[in-house]
Amino acid sequence: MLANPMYNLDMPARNPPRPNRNPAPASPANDNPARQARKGHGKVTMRDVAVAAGVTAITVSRYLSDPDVVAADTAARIRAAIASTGYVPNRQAGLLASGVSNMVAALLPNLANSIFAETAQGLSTGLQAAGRELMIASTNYSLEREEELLRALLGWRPAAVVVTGRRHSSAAQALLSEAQSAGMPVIEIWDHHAAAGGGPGFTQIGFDHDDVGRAMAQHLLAAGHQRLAYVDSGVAADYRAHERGIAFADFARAAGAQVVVIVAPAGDLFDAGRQVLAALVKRGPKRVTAAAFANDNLACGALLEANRQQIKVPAQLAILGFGDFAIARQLEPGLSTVHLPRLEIGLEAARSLLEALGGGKPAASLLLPWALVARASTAPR
Amino acid sequence: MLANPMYNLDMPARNPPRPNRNPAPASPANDNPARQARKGHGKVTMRDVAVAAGVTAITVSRYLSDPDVVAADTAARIRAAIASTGYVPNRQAGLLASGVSNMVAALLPNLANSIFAETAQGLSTGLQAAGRELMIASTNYSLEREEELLRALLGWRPAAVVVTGRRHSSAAQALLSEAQSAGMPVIEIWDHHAAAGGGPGFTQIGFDHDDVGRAMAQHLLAAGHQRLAYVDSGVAADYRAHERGIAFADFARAAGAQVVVIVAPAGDLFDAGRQVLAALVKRGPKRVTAAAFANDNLACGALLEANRQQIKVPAQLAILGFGDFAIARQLEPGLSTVHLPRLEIGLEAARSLLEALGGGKPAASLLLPWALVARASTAPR
DNA sequence: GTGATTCATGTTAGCGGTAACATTAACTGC
DNA sequence: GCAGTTAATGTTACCGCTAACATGAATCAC
Repeated sequence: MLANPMYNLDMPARNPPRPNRNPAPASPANDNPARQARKGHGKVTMRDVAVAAGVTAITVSRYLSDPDVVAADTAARIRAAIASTGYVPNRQAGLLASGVSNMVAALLPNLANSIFAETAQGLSTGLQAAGRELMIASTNYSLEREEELLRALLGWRPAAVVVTGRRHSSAAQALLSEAQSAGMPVIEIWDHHAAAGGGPGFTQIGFDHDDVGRAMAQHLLAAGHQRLAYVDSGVAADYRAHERGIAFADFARAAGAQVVVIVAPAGDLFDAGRQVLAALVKRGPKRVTAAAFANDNLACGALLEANRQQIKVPAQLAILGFGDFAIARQLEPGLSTVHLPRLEIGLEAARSLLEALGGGKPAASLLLPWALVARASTAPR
Repeated sequence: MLANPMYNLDMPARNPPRPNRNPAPASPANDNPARQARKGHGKVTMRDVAVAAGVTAITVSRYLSDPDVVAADTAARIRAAIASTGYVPNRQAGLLASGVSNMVAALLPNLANSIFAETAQGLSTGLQAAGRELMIASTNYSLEREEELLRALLGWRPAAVVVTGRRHSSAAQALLSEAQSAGMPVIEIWDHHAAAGGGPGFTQIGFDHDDVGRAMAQHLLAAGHQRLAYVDSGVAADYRAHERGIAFADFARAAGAQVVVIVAPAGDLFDAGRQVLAALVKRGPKRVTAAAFANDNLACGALLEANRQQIKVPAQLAILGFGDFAIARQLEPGLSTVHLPRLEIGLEAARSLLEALGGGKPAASLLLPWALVARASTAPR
């Protein structure tokens, strides 16, 4: 049933109401003058400009793609014609005719979250500098939504696609692979990790979250802690935060430490952090001495609550964040955290895809540096 | 070398790998069969799907726009053909032919700033729910950049345009007016104010910044303050923050209070707030008793610095922010501030433009509610 | 000075869809 | 039983632009 070629030959029986198809002679001729020509969409077209400048459309087209290929006086007339008509080139038509797009599609989990917002800004900045447009959509951490949106965005035939993370639905993966083999750069940001299947994979611009998780554990161990907590984000689908937690726990346990993993409640992150802190200090004898959080907002909430409850940080509880948000170094004590290349990921993704578009081959993956910033909240015991 | 006329007559030597392009009679006639047809762009087209389904392209087109208009079994075959070919409709072509876009273009000053990031998220959410795509660009508060980007985005013939604020370059204003009279909804967000020229104006979704400035002054006056400061943002082009400051100062002075206006240094906003606070307390006898800030990050910086310097808030200095960022209510004392409909502006803009697209006429402007949230940092003396 | 080359621009035929109209079989109604 | 209607699909001609090839005049080489 999938793609039945000979369909029309044996069909009639199956579909009685089916009219005869292709009544054949179709002789009525193509010179029917009665047909009403479809009118334009009411916009100034290149032809209008051409007429105003006394040339044909192709000359205007050439002028626009490279002003130097037309004679100087022709260029001047075209320039004047464009100004007087208020012409704005139709990109759809240009793309349809040439097959060359200057638009980039990006899929991010969320635009409001300060992490991805800065990446979006970096992408936007990098692309605008190259005269490219950005079409953006947020997946809300849902792989199904990602697939759906990817399909919609591919309909615009972008020059390149940027997706977040290395995990996609299998259909999305197939779409991306097909796009890449058709020459469209595909860039995965915010992750840098061997592909699951060991396949060719896409260009990755990010860092290894396992590494970060281990470094976080290492940092707390080095500060003399043996009973640790990892506080995971309430966003279940944020697999990267989850991976950091697993790497954190594995590393710490391998080193002989005890680790509890807690999932923060949903809602305001500061409040969630406060609640987690309150729960941690209530554990009494089983109390942990250090807690690592999935992001700085959770950690800040915990830190503020510790201050309020007069829990000494780091003496009674060390607190470690992730993200190095602006507030982290403003609190007292300063919040130790992981500084991330938030903006750089966007900028590098833009640079990288522009390179791939220019060079004709996929850009290399890029492992961007992050840094554990040790402040007072995790000072050694 | 570009465009060589008699090429085919003498060419062979120059470019050996070049396939013979049918040297042909070269008869001047218009039925030159030698012309090499431009090949497709290598993608699956609607025609491929049609062939696989045993119908013609128009039937596939009809199925896609409304599955019910084709016979049930035809629909099934088309569905199968789409799946087996991996067809993704080309939006450019559809738009070009029909003149109907489902894409919305948005211009925001910045995507990283938490204020606009949430608005972007709201726009994205609202549009995605209606199956529309979002093309976004950031102007970095520059009107020239806005004009430039607007021109580029209009080239994509969006269904609607969202711009930030009511001030635009005159050329941008002209482009927007023209777009609106051509039936494209134009929405200005983050502002709600009579147009300067009293002209027709665009749909505005936001609030009146003068009102907010006055309310901020009123709030501080009511708390018993007579010597006030307004701390403007370091972003010179953020005219809305500036307008709030002017309204603040005018209102307070009219009520007999003294007002100094300070411009915060550029750079990290928390640090800038700290510096401003330090400067304010150094004024000695001329010290102000209350300060209003252009945004919460500045105000939080000031509040944190006051805590560090053991300046009592609000006893020695009352602090008032703008934005109600998540951190505001977490600090001690809680930061009084102005709660803004950040997300709502995006959602309402989406709703509004969808309405305008559906109804055929511009949507009404919308004055969204904001609220001065009184916390401890401005408690009455 | 004559054929080859270059420069500037024109002509034609699409890109991949959809609007408008056309066509046919089957179904109405009386 | 036959004109009128309806349902399903087809044919044609575009949308606005650009690739490919064509053309005519000016320039060049020797």
